Amino acid sequence: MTTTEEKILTAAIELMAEKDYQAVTTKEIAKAANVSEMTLFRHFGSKMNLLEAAVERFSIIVPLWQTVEKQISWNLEADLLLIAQLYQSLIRQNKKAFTVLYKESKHFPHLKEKVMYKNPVSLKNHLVEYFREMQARGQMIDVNPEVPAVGFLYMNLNAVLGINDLLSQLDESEFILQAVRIFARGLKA
Amino acid sequence: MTTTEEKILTAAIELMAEKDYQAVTTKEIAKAANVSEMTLFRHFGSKMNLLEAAVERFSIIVPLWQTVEKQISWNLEADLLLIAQLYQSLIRQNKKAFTVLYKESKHFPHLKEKVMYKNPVSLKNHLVEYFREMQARGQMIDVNPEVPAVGFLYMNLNAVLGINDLLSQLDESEFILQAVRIFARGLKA
DNA sequence: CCTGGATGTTAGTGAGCACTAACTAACAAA
DNA sequence: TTTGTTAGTTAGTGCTCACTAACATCCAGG
Repeated sequence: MTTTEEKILTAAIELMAEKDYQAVTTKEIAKAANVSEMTLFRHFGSKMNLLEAAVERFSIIVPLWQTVEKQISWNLEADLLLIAQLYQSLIRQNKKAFTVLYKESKHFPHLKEKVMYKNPVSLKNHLVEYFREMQARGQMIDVNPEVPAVGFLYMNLNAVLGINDLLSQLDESEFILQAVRIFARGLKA
Repeated sequence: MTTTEEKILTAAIELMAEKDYQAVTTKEIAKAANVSEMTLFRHFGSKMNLLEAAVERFSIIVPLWQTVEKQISWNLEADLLLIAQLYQSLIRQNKKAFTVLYKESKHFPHLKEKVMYKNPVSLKNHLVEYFREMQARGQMIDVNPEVPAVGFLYMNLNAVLGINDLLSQLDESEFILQAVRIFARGLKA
């Protein structure tokens, strides 16, 4: 029991993730949503509006750190693994919106700000704080905590969005596990 | 003293990196290249041809590992730093072509293969070999060498191409230096 | 049964785009 | 001078696309 609007939004984000803004046509979206083109315009007014709504609809912003804080153990490897898993599942949920935004950020400046910027940046800040605390506890080597924070986020981001062909035989969850291990080992005091 | 063709190719890749395939118009490219639109078609026949030529023109494939082999020291941190620096400068050179290919890989399948795939994959394979050798020498912990290889490449890739805003205050070369240090520390036996 | 709101259908408009044709201008080699 | 090459200009063709107008249909609630 999906509403008409939902059907259209879903079709739109799907096609946008595949092609680019200009390449996707309203006719195409309507067809994919099993809806007449008119309906689409009646609901969203313009192609631009529709695509903006679609990206917004599928951009999930989660207060990820709240979950982290509840389960934090102040053990580097365990905590990093937790964060990596939560973050990657978040990215996976947002994958299509991310892909679209990455390609078409010019078209949706304020959405880019909201989804691609705020989300990872606030996570980065929390990570930096966490690393600082770990350093204070003498559990982590002395580095500018921004470096591991950014490096860690990059690795996770690419593990989901990146040129997956590179990973090839590697199982994704296995990759996280081992990568986190190496990371934690490199940071441990 | 750049030839007409060079001027066109440069303008083309520049605009393609900003917008997407459909959004860039031949008129626009011609104007940016200070050339009449006709000239563009006379040289390249079609928009598709032109953009393909542009991406190819600015896709530099370097036998990076030859340089690495000459300077290899079998010291994890030093070697990784060398590789990171070489790889990042390669990415930086290819940045525009990479950006275009990432967005428009559908349009240039064989170029994607050539630039985005072969290059990093061959590098990955060399890295895996290198790690294996280091393990054999007892200088590295026992992990599936694919994991650090892929993770390392991901980090470098994003350090150049990624959401740069994240790095913000961080100096790029400083970031490499420290990140490599952490990585090497995590792998050292 | 009637009415209103959501959807479908059809036909079309106007704009922008890739690409072409036909002709001209500049210039350099023979 | 002649000729070939390279580029510019202008005008235009045909297509696709976002978007609209006008009308038809379906169906639920009163």
